[in-house]
Parts: sequence; structure tokens; C-alpha cells
Amino acid sequence: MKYIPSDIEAKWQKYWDEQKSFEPESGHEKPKKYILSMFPYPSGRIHMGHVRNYAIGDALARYWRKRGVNVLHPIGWDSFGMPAENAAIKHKLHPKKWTYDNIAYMRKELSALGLSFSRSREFATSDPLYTRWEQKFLIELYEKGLLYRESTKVNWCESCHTVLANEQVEEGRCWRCDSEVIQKEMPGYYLDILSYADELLEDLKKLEGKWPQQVLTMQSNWIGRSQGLAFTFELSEASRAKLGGAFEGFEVFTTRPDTIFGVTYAALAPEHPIVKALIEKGALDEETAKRITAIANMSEVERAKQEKEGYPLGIEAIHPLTGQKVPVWTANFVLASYGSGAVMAVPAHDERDYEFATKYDLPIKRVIEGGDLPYTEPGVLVDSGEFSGMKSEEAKAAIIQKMEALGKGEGRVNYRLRNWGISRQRYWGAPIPFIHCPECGLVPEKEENLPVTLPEDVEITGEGNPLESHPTWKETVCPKCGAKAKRETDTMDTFVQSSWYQFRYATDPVKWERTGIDKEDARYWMPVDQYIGGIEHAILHLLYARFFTKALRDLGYHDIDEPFARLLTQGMVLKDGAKMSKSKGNVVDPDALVAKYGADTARLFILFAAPPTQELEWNDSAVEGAHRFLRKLYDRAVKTTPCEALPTIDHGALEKNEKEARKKVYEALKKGEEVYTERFTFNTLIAACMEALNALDKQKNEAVWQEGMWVLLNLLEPIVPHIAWELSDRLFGRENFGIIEPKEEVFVADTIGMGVSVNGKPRAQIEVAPGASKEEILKIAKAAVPKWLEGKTVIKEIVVPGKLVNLVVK
RNA sequence: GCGGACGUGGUGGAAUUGGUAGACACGCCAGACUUAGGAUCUGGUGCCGCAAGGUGUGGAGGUUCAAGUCCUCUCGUCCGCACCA
Repeated sequence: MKYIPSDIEAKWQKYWDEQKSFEPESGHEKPKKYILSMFPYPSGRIHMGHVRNYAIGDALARYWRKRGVNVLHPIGWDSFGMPAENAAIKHKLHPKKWTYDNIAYMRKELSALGLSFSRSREFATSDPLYTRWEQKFLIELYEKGLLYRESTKVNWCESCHTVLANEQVEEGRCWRCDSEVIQKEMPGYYLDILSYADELLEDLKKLEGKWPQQVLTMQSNWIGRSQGLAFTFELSEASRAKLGGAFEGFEVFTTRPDTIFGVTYAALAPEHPIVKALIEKGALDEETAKRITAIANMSEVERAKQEKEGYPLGIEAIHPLTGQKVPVWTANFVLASYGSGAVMAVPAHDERDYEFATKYDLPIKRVIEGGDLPYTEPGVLVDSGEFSGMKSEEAKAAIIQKMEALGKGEGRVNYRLRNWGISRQRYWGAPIPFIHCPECGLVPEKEENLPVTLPEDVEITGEGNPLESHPTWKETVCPKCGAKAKRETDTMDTFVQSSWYQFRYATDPVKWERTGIDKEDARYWMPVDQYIGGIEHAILHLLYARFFTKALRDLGYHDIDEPFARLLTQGMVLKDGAKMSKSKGNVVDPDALVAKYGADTARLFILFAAPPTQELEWNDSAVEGAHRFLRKLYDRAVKTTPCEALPTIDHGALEKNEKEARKKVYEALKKGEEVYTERFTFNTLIAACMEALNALDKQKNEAVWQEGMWVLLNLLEPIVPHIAWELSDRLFGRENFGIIEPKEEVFVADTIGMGVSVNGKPRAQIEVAPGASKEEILKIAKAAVPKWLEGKTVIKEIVVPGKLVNLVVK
């Protein structure tokens, strides 16, 4: 009988479909596992990255299912987004049709891989029912003050014609299309992620050891919490007069209040209101004013590349503790977007201030003892009035306290994190359910009118927002007063949808229709026990999803703090050392691979070639190798006699090769436990199975073969399910798909191999009886290496039972 | 610049607590079977050497009876952050 993957795979896929084999049980009594691979964007076809992602998730889901655990392993579609509109422009297809056609096609592709997804919970984020609940959440967040609308400078992508969140700008470029991002003043909706900043940071500790350290570090840096002192620099009287009394002073923030006595100047961002006012009043010479305006128009990224540059503003601020006057400058390195856009400058203890002071010949005053300037380490204060002699930490607290007592400042925490701008000026997204009423202002849509859906008859040109230019869609009435009003035409960032989809899956589909997230279901299934996805989402999606989970908790929808208990970040799939991409022409098509070798080979290779967290280099001949193993497994199984139960074997009566084969089989079984539950290094498990099959091949005992197949097919089922179900069905009626306990007797060896080293160099191999004493082992060891002991004295003997003997000689 | 990860045969990778480095696989070499083979099977394969033996985990030191594993320095690759006061 020949191994024909296509026949076997079609047969079992049909069976699983008909039997609804992978639906979770609705009861909440059994132990559960929620295994989730990040859902795909329906771009048209699946790629190898998907295959890897879902092969890992499927292996875990199938493993737990065999252990009798209630498993939720869902799939869905992150189906709103720009590419659908780009396709509409290019191919004259409606975004909705394009999207749902893609979903249908990709669903087939995934089915062909034999993935054990729950079909009943599949959905797309563009489904109106999903939008309905999402809009409801948004309105509730608004009512709670966690969503607001404001006009401010935003990141605008000229190519995508839309606003981007801070997280979606990478080195000044759009995360999706890589074109340059400009700053533009625009109104938009913001989610107050900042009010969760502390919790988001604090809860990273709970994920320690369960998420990759790298991701935790990235999130922590992104949140960027810093603690310090905020205080107001009052302007001198003359300076106030110069500004026409419009400003009393300006606020600054510092994390080093201990260096406050070292302040020799203050610096404002070029777009600071005081700078603007001075320019408007003509208080600065024309040349300088021009230059400052030019800097203010540069992006932060551009500015970062420039040398430090600044100009004296001709005004003075009063030091809050010494009363001395310090000059106020504007400088290109002061960020308008952080803190209050102004800083106190301590050149002696800050590298940037030092560089600037040196360039413009500003005074430098040391207030911390220590090495060469600029000295940025903490230390003992000098020349700091009543605080001299204190250590930095102590002084920080004392100075904050003093400033608070004087009413001149306060201890404050600042974050690098900004609030999440969710407005997008695009068509193919979830509408933001608000209405602009000339009388009542911003009004949420009534709940019974949800979801606010997209109009179907739109023209998509890539220019402007199609909802804005639609003739009638935005015309509506105010839900409050009934007057004529306009609908909001912004749609939501698609990251909103992926921030809570884990709750959609966790809810029974029938309950979902009626009530949205079900608290009891969420309590049972959440959090996701194992989440699997690419490292590229380390900040964006994973931070948003953590935030949204907490926000929904506080709206009362569930009581989970963190959505993903464990996270595995898979490595990329490469070919010729580069990421697969159409433009490089190095794409390996999963469909073609499945057609040629079958899904099992594709899955086996992708899990065997590298541990899941590492990059995986594609190798066609290694795929052949994986296929060869499956053919061999099939061939040997066909030659094995079927049986109904695990055969009983008298281990003591076996030949050496037979014992060895059993040992390898049960070693593989033990490895399986570890790999499926803790380590996820499927490559080592597959290697162990290969070793076991090789060892079985070296003996002919029928019962040993039966037992070997019984165990190996069980172990391999999560990885190569079709062939495993087929063979197990024929040989054992699938009775072997349960928990198999390792048989300890096979690990009791007649003799144990040990290495003998002399002066640390391996010289010989010996075989000793299992219970041999140290003396006996040494005797055998010495007899094995006469050549190396001749004429020498043994001065030290080290015996590590079962491992090696090391003789130190002189 | 700062932070992190990694560096093992021709290749992908094993080595879980310091204890026989290179499991497993790819490739390659030789042979068997065959009309043929890019099928299958057998054997070999870190490097140098006919061998004995030597040598070997990016490099240099160190700790230890023993180091891929621990420590110090250094080189390289990749990733993240990048004036955040």
C-alpha cells in the first residue's frame, strides 16, 4: 500500500467536518484550554507565516483535546482595512466583495491544512453584529470619559490619506505603506489609554516568564513612565512686560529635581506658545524668527538628525529656589509633545544640556560630586543650599516636598505613551457611532440604531473620505433633539477590532447574538491560555488588546485583567535569507506545497526545521526529507498487525535491540509531555520520534512494533493529524488517542554506558552494571585506559554515576 | 549612542541542572537493487592526519577535576529604542 496524502487528507477533513470534531463543549465544568493563533487579515491567499502560526496552535489544541481537556481553538478574520480599498481602486471591486471573497478562498486554504478550528465561532470583524457591540463599547467608553474628541496635531499619511496612531509610525514612516508621515492639525477621537498606563505597566510583572522578555521590555519602554517634579518658572517682570502680560511663566518637568540648583538656563520647544507670542510681537529679529519657524515645521524625526541649535529669547525666568534670573532659550532638541514642551537646563549633569551650553557658551554649574562633566550619575549634592550633602535620592524627595510646600511645583509622573487616536478617514472600517448636532454638539447614536453600518453604494477613488463625499449617508437627525444633524464620517482604526476579538470567540455563538460578551463564558474561557503570533505585534496589537481588556472589564463585561496568559512569538519564515515577498520573487506557495506533498508534510517540515521562536529558513530538500519520514512511517505501519489494546510485553525477556527500541519510544513519549506543555520545541520531539522509528526498524518483535506505533501515532497526531488518524484508525481503532503513561521498566538498563576521561580528555567508553559502586566503576574505568595511566599517579578520581569518570593523573 | 537577543560541521539545528559536543535531518561520498532513477536500502561523513594521535562550539583570558553552558574583555550579526528632560 502506498502513502497517498491527498486521499487520506480529504477523507479525514470530511470526517472532522461532518462530526464537528473540534467544537468546544458548552459546559463549564471540565478543565479548559483556550489556544489562539492571531487571526489573519484576509489579503487573498495564505502564506508560510500563516502555516507556521496555525501549525503551532493546532498542535497545542490537538494535544490538549487528546488529554480530554475542553479546547477552544477558533479562527476568524481581521477583515476591515486599507487593502480592500486599494483593491477597489485597482480592480474596481467593492471592498466588501473583495474581502468576503478572499475570506471564502482562504478558509478553503486553511481547511486543506487540516486545522482543528471551531467552525461555529468563526466570524469576520466586518460583520455588522461585531460592529454593533464594538460601537456600543465605544459609546460606553465615551460616557465614562475614556473616549473623547479633540483637535490636535496628528500623524498623517499622505499615501493612505489617513491619520495614524503614534504606535503606527515607524521612524517617521507609515507602518503599512512606508511613505513619509507628516504632522497635521485635525480633529479626531482618542481612547484614554494613558489612564491605564500604570496598570498596563504594573501588570507586565504578572506576565514575567510567560511572555517573551523582549516583548515585556518593549512595552515597558513604550509606556515610558518617569517620575519627577513639575514646576513653574516665573518670568521676570521685564519679561512679562515684553510679552504684554499674556504669560506669568511656563511649566517644566524634570526627573532630576536633585540637580535643580545647577540650572543655568531654561529651554522651550520652538512651537511653545511663548515662542510663538514673541515672534508674533516682533520681539525677535527677523532672521532668528524665520529660523525658529523653520525648525517648528520640521518633524521630530527630522529634528533628531540635526545638530543642536537654539536662540536666546531675550527673556528671563526666576529660579524657584534661589531667586536668581536665568536666561530662556528656544532649542530644537526640546520636544513639544512631551511634558509641557519646556525644560530646565542643567548642563553639568545632563548630556544634551551640556552639549548645548558648550556650543553657546552658557554657564555650567556643578551640583553633584563625581567624575568628569557632564556627570549624569546620582551622587552627593554640593552647592545646593540646605540640600547640600544629601544623596540624590533623598534630595529628590526633599526638593519635591519643599516645592510643594512653597506651592511652586508638585511631584508628577509623565509617560512617553500618548492617547490612542482611533480616527481613520477611510471607508472600509467600523463607523464611529456619533452624530454632530448644531444644537447639542457631539451625541452618541441611540443603542437601538446600532450598528451604524456602511453605505454600499460608494465610489472609492483614494481621494478623500468616501463617507464624507457620499451624497446622503451622513445626513441624519440628532438622537437627542431630533434636529437635522451630521453623522461622524471617521471610521475606527482596525486595531480596535483586534483588541477584543478574544472575547467574541469565548462567547457561545447563540448568546452572542442576543447579549454580546457573556460574562460566564468569559469567566470560563478567558484568559487565552496560549497566544501565538508574530513579534511585529509586540507593541501595537498586544498593548491595545491589553488596554481594551481592562477597559471592558471596567465597563463590567467581564473580570479578566490580562487577555493572554502565555505568549509565544514565532519567528519569520525566510527564503534565501530574506523574508518571503512577491517583490523578491522568493515566495513558496502553501497551496502548491500541499498539492505536491500533502498538508502533513507541510506541517511536519515547518515544525521540524527550527524551534518555533526562531527564524525558519526554507529548504526544499528538507521538505523532501520530512515527506520521506512520513512515507517510512506509513510503510512500517502497514506492515504492523492491528491490535485492540496496548500489548503487554515482558521487558526482561527481550533482545537488546528490542529493549533499545522500547526505550527510544518511551523517551519520545516523555519528550512529548515536555514539548507540548512547556517548551514547544517541536523539532526535538520530531527528532525523538525519528530516533524511535529508526530504533524500531532495527528489530522485528511484533509486540514492540505495535506498542511503538501505538505511542508514536499518538505523539505525532497533533503535528501530522491526517496520517496519524488514518493509521491509528486501521491499527488500533483510534483507541490509542488518549493519555499513555510511560513504562518505567524500559528505562532500567542492563548496563550503563559511561565515558572515561583522563585529565578531562575523553579516552574510552565503558559499560557498567546499573547499581555498580564507585569502586567497581573506577576499577573498570582504569582498566579501560591503561595507556594513559602508565607511569603516572592518579591524584584525583571523579565519578559521576551514569555519566562519566574523570581521572586526574600526574 | 542606549537596551536586548544571538554566534555550534558544507546546511537547518540538538546538547533541559557545568559532566561522553555535533542527536535528528538536509547535503555530500561509497556501495546494493534496478532498463533507468531525482525511488528504495546499506555504510560513511566536524576539521587535520595513512595511522597513532591532535584539534574543535566567533576571538582572547579566567574559574573548575570538568566549560557550548559560569565570569571578564573583545569581534560580528540581528532586533528594539533613539534628544522623553
